[in-house]
Amino acid sequence: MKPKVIVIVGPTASGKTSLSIELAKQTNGEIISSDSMQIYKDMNIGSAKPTIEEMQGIKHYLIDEVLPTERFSVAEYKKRAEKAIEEILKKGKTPIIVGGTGLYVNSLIYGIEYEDINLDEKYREKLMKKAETQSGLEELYREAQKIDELAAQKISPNDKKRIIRILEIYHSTGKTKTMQELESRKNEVKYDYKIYCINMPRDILYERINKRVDIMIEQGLIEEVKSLLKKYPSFPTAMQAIGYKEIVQYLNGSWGRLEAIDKIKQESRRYAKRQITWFKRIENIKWIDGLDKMQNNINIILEELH
RNA sequence: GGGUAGGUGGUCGAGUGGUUAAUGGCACCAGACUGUAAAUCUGGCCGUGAGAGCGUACGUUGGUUCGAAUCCAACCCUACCCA
Repeated sequence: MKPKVIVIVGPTASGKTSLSIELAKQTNGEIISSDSMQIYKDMNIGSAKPTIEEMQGIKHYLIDEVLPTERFSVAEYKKRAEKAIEEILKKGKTPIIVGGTGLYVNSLIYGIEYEDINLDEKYREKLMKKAETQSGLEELYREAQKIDELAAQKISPNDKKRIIRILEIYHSTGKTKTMQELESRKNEVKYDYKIYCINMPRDILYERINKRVDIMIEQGLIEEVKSLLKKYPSFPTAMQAIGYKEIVQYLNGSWGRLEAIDKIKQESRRYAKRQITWFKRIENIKWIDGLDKMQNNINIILEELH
């Protein structure tokens, strides 16, 4: 029998953190984050990272793992997360995956294998530059079609990142994306994932998001961004984070303070919507009501654990 | 009180007699998603209908015209300037 692993997902501000910590306490569990931004050091307030007090002594993995100057990836995430799962299981404890990054969650629950390849940054830059013009992008798309007709068909001719990816994979492995994806799903999934998504009516969720952004500002998000900018020279991916990029706009004078704050709220709401769309597609996912009493939800999860 | 500019769909903003339910952007809704993913991309978006269509819409009322968001008149409102 495969070991059970609990997975808690849900849109931002749905209450994943508090539920998961309480759950960990009741199941002798430890938490593995599946959040693409909480993994970065020094990005605390804006990524809604749990504080030491909030953690209540529950061990958390994959939080504060990498510097904002580093480039992170799903492949790297998958590797580290599985290592953490093993470590927790070895202790006889329950692994609990918690986070809102659907891509990262999928890498685990579908057991996707990523081969070891290095990113050719120069090549990517070259492609990115070319993709800046409409004609350049069209040309890249045509190249992608030649290499991997099927993969190109599935994406839009405007989808820069995915067009580049098709070319990149071929460039560094000689394989097509389609081929690589087929190989990535060969192995059987090693764990028995029990997946739950916290949800609630959209309007209530949006209110919670708005309120949380205000709290982040009160807690000093602006200061946090300032010191980040001072401390690190570059941010290959970390500055994509909602709440950070907007404050940067404010600090460099492009936006007013209120404008930036409203933008953070709006982007967060839109993000939550995309997250929900993602989670709807996960088969075997169980939806739990974020407005219900926490203990009721925990009981639902506990029941399935035995 | 006088002058000027203007009032367009949830919002911003094009459109100045017919091919206009009305370009765009944004919001919103729905969707996609395998190495940057809090990223990137796609579709829908007045109502009704499966659809052709029908109904209702460009401040209000009335007029000109075969035909008006577009022209005219009066009125209401907004912004700025003068008093």
